[in-house]
Amino acid sequence: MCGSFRRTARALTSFYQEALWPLGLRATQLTILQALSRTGEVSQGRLGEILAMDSTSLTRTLAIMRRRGWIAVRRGEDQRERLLRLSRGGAAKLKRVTPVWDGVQARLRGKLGERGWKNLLRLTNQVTEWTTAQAGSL
Amino acid sequence: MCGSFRRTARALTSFYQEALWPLGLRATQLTILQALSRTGEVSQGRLGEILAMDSTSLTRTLAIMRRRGWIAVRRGEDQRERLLRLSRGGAAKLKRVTPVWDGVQARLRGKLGERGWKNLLRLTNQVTEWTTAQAGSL
DNA sequence: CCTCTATAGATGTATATACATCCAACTCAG
DNA sequence: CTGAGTTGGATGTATATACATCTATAGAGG
Repeated sequence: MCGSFRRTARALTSFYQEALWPLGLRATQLTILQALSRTGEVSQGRLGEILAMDSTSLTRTLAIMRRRGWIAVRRGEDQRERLLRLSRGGAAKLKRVTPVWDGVQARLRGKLGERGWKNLLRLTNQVTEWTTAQAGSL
Repeated sequence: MCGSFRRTARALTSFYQEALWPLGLRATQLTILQALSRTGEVSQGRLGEILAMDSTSLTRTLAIMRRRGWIAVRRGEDQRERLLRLSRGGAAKLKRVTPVWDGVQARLRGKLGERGWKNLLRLTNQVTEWTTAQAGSL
């Protein structure tokens, strides 16, 4: 199952990314833009939880995105925290990229059908939640 | 969907890998051992197709696994090809690791239930096949 | 046989991702 | 307030992964 998911993630990334390539944006980066757009300002640690990603791994990707002017960072009340939000440029980038992304997604969705699509989303999210909850419980 | 799959792949990898960590084996590497065990000797390019992975990306991982003595490589009749197979050590490693891996898998399978499990495998493979077939067709 | 083109991998470079470890800032017991 | 332990990220290091480009080998014509 793990191998199957990793394989599909690779195939799917390459499928979406083919359309995104000319826009100079990676799948991970778009995911982060989308997440920030939904949540508003969040700490790096919290963003890591949302994405089920090690928060220190985010440090590198966020550095890239900051260099490109897509996200803004400031210290929180707790001075250890980094609070992240979309910058104006990031919001613009997201707006420009979204239709392209949605177009690719629609093709896949059409292929899978509504039932399969929803099923798949539900099951993947269920797996994420459960495995995340199990972490460290051995 | 892409983000969802990538997120689940991370969560799932970390879930399986927690058990595998003491055995000094990564998820990708185990996947390769399993694939070679099923297929017998294959070329690097063919292995890439099977795993939906760029065959040149395999070069690096295979180098690591060769260093550890898990796989053996020889030239094919076509001198450009690299034919890969499990070495004796690789087969032994796979045998040792499999029960641990299966144990983790059984926990997840129990949680999802037979129906959800099969559904998920079927859907993910369907997505892999379709997106792979679409590659470059834009 | 010789050249042209196509293909299998190797290598360069960039991003993605994880764990271990480190530092700074926070918390809380005393 | 102060020292001990905790927590949020930053940094070091290793693997995973992709695309562009390069090299060597195949194969097709002439």
